[in-house]
Amino acid sequence: MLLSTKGDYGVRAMIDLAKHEGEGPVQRAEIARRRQIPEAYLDHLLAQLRRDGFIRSTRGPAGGHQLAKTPDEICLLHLLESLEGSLAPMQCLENDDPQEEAICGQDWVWQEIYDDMRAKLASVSLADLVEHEREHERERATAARYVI
Amino acid sequence: MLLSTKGDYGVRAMIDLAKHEGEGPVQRAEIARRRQIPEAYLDHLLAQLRRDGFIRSTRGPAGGHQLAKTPDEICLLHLLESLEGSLAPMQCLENDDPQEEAICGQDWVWQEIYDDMRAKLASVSLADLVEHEREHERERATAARYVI
DNA sequence: GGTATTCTCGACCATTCGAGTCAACATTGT
DNA sequence: ACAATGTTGACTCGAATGGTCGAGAATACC
Ligand code: FES
Ligand code: FES
Repeated sequence: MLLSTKGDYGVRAMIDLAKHEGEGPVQRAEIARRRQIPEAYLDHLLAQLRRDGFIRSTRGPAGGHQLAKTPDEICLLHLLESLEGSLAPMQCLENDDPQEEAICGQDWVWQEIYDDMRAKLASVSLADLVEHEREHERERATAARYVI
Repeated sequence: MLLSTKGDYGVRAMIDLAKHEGEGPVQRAEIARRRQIPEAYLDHLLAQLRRDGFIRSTRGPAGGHQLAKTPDEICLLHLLESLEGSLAPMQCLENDDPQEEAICGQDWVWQEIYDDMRAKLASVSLADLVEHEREHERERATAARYVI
């Protein structure tokens, strides 16, 4: 498994924040409920996202979390790298730790896959994710109408 | 990390076998030495590869392991899936375990990445890996000649 | 038949990582 | 003052990783 729950949950949370942009701070509890994330665990993810400047948090009553940038300025690659640390599919690609070629001989394949993956992740913004989700909702709504 | 040492070591071993195809059985100890794999650990990987029909093994003096198919009939995808079990980058892609779309909303990105990855892995055969390695060796030999 | 060589299989083990939980504390609106 | 909310670090518990080990089985060779 390349991604742990951190990446998944963290992105879910960011999608939620993006969806409620401009409505003031969103509380931890709300995010956790809507996105099915253990509340106490979500804390750590939000902390990480704050450290890396993706969100701002305010304490006290009516406090909560909100995006620190606009959704189209945030790409999936940076988000996930913040949450997961590194997305390298193999140890040896983590930094540049080139093995003796004679010993392994498959690094090049994984380097290509890694590059493609990063490119794709970099091309998807939080705004895209929200847009996709909204579209999905519309589809479901239409389908429901047909059933009725 | 998507791949554990199993995948890496296992593929290394297969490359080694492919490189010495037609020279009779290759011993565990030789593979382990050349490819820097703990000998006792390699056992388990070879066992798995045998179970899935990639290699044949013979016991007794002058025994060892050899490919059960030609190198161009073996692709990286099948190899790694045998060694690692599943290459799904996220839990939810492991089978078809579709989450409520409203909860997560990013599955589609990873589905695309997963598909691309599998396609690429399926397109690389053991023969390709050996060819790449040989080419690398030739380059190094040429470079060495210049130094002299 | 005996012995050396090699693979085979399962049990065992240590360490790390994943996924949380919890409690104490800081901040702020009313 | 007090209640709501976020912040932090310590802690836990189970699973996965990355091995090791030893008994046994097959086989070539003398
Ligand atoms: S050491 Fe990098 S792929 Fe094997
Ligand atoms: S549940 Fe599949 S990506 Fe979040």
